[in-house]
Amino acid sequence: MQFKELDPILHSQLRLAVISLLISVKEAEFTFLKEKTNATSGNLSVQISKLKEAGYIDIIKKFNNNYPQTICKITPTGIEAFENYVKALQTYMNL
Amino acid sequence: MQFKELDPILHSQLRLAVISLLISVKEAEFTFLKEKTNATSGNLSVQISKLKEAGYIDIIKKFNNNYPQTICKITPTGIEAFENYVKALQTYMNL
DNA sequence: TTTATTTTGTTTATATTATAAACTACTTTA
DNA sequence: TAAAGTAGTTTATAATATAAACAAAATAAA
Repeated sequence: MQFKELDPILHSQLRLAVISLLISVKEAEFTFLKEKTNATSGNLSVQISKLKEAGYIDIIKKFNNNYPQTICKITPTGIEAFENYVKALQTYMNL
Repeated sequence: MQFKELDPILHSQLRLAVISLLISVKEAEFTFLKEKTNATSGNLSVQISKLKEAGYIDIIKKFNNNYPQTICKITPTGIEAFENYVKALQTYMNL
């Protein structure tokens, strides 16, 4: 058996949690992600930017009740990357 | 569902690969680990030291045919940590 | 026999990453 | 209108991973 490379974009606790959430809900607000992951705003902001740069999520900025609102959606690329990451991880798991 | 913390000692591709190997073989030489993981010697040396510091493996240094030989063995603590890491990971996997 | 090469690593330096602290900009409430 | 809250971003720092350089002995080659 050979170990597969672990995508460094996803091999990060917070980014993995974000992608995991977005896989199940398809669309989520910044504040929702922040609550679910217990991340700080700064850390979450940085990590979703990296996910966007990688093309794994789209970020849509709106206003809602006069407040800025950041919405995240997973892309097909993101879904594929997550699936590959899970497969790669399994090579380490001795199942 | 809540995401579990990922043990930072194991949330590293190389250290995870080493532990994964040691779970199945119980004992392995430095050179064996190096080949199986495709790591550089320097990186492997650093990472097994960290695993030792964490109490996850024992490192035994001998001589074999006049050459130094470094042997790694997983400890019960290491086995437990690996099992917990796998369980924690599963909270991210949407199975 | 002395120079080069190989083996088996360690140590140190650098580049990358994650994270927290500080800041921005605007809104609501007192 | 001053204070506190919302929703983030930017910047600085700490931690990590990795590679490059080094070491020390063994063997092979000239």
